[in-house]
Amino acid sequence: MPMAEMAGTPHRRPTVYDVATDAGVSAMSVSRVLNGNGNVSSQMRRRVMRSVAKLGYRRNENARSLRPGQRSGLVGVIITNIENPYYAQVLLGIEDALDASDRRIVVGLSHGDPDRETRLIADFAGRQVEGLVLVPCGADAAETSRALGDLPLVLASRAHPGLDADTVVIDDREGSQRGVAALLEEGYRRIAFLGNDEQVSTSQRRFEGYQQALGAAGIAVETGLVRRTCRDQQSSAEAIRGLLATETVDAVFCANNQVTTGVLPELVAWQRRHPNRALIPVLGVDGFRMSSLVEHPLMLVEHDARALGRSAAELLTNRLGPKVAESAPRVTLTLPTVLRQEHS
Amino acid sequence: MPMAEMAGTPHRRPTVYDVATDAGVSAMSVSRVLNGNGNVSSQMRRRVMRSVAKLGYRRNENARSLRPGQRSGLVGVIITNIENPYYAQVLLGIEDALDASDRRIVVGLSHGDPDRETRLIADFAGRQVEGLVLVPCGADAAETSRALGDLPLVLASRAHPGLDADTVVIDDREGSQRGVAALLEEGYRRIAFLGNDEQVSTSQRRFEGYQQALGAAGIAVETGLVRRTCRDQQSSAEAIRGLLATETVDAVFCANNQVTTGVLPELVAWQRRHPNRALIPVLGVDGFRMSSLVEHPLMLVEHDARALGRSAAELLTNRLGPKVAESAPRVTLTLPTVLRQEHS
DNA sequence: TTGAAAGCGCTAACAC
DNA sequence: GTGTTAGCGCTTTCAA
Repeated sequence: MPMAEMAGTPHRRPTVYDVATDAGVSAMSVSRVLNGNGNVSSQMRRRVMRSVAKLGYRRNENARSLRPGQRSGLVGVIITNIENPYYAQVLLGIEDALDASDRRIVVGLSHGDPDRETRLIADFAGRQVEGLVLVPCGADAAETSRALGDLPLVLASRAHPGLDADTVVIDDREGSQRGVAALLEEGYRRIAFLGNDEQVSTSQRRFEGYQQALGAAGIAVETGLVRRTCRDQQSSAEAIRGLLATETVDAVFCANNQVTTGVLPELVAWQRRHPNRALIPVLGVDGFRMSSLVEHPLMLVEHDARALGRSAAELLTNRLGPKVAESAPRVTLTLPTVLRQEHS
Repeated sequence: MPMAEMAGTPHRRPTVYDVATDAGVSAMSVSRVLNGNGNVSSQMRRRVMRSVAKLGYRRNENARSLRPGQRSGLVGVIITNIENPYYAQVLLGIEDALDASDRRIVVGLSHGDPDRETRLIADFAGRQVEGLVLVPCGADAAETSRALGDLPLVLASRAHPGLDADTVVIDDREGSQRGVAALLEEGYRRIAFLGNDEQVSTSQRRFEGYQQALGAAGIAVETGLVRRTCRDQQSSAEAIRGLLATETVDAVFCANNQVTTGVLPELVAWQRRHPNRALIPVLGVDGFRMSSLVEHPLMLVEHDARALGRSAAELLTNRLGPKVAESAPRVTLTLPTVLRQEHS
């Protein structure tokens, strides 16, 4: 049984010196054994390991990373909202990729609050994270840079023009365009857009895809059919209610899965109340669990959130590695989307 | 512009000493100003803060926590699978509660692998986390204890009999019982159980609820109707396929949302292929997004995953606080469930 | 191959 | 109110 568990022992965890004393060697030898690099006799190794096990010793990674040149093995990840399974997937991908270099993740949730985001960045920097993966929520670039200092940064899912950082995004403009074009081909004309405001770059790109598809079909964007107030499921539900009450709608384009999942129940309920109106199909960006159970016409612009997280983490570890100069040109990865007819 | 950003500056972050030199004071004064406790003249405060801003100084939390008695401000959270929105909610609750004491989260995903869980615990301990919230996945209690050392532990969602730790669980045995009883009252007799094996305590309790409800109705558990091989959506889908192929089933009890979401599409598809069979209602434990869109008879035993996370974190911060003795008796919180008819 | 000393950044304890 | 000293746990010199 490790000493630490013995009753009455005062609460001080064993240090290299405790191990050294117990093994009758120097602290330095303990360090060498534990790191596996230096030349150590196999006999020394055995003695030290025995004491390590006996005392229940564990290296203090914080003290270790105090020495210059030592890595903390910690990476900060700031996402907006983990409730959204999309970001959970991103996190999963990040974890996946970082595990390869044996780094751990400190998570922060900005909840979409730029001030909170900035505070988290500063906090993480103080905790000596080696770098940061950020899903930005619209904080001022200058403030973000200040909080970052010299921390390597990778932006995931959303770009930020003002920030000089590696970025992974999906080609949602193109995906949106293809999706809307598909609706147009099926004969739908009055296609509504439901999304977040222009600040959110993803929403903006998806709106552009919408515009371009309409433009290519010679249709002007009708402002009455555009609602850019959808911040979550709640506001999306309100938006579709308002839309259905005031406009004639042929089809609905939902710019993200929060919007889709907010809109669908409302829309389905509305159609039940108006059984002789034609079905209003939904085009959504991002998949969601159980989408296959939806009985309403639904088409999805999907992509691999996990791969996005993985790519972001890989960009970061590259940047952290010895090979890439800190000043190497920034990279932007654009991942493709897939259009899928979920239900028709 | 902070010095650190100036071109050509060698990459050493400013320390208290740099700030002290710049401000013409001692390092101790800088420390005092930054901590806000000690008596410092307002003039000193101003001078220091000016230099801090000028140099872009940020306290090194790792070095700080090296001093005895200083907290690292880090809490480890190990969950099995973040893809499951249920655990994402738990994490959200934990983050919520920890934010109040300005602590951050290091996350680890065990992916249901006990060895990995043990390694993560040891890793986190080495990183000086103050405590741990763990969703255990069945690792040996002795090994877990060894890895933990003297780290305060809170178990969330699943109990672990061998571990001496505060625990938050939900009353899923009782909830399951009520749910199954409700099915029995509606006249269903051959009710299948789909869940994980006995190792997983939640699954076990839910199975007990199933047993008790059947027992109270004078019905014996039929082993042919019990499948305890459901580890994820995939295996759950396989289980229901096998069940439908070999048994007559009146209703299905799914012991968690992975099972429910794995079973539902299969079941719905099967019923479409057998239109003259009676509808087989599903009773599931845990809610899931979009459940309201399911058109299949569905009843859910739900609870507040976020509250569970919050409670777990609160138990931990209590244990960490100065008020509670380390040896204070362990607490087990049992949160209630709600039975909800989602679709009939 | 092993050990001794020095220092990473910070702050508690003790001067003044 | 402010400064000096020492040491938290570890590892990089450098010496043996």
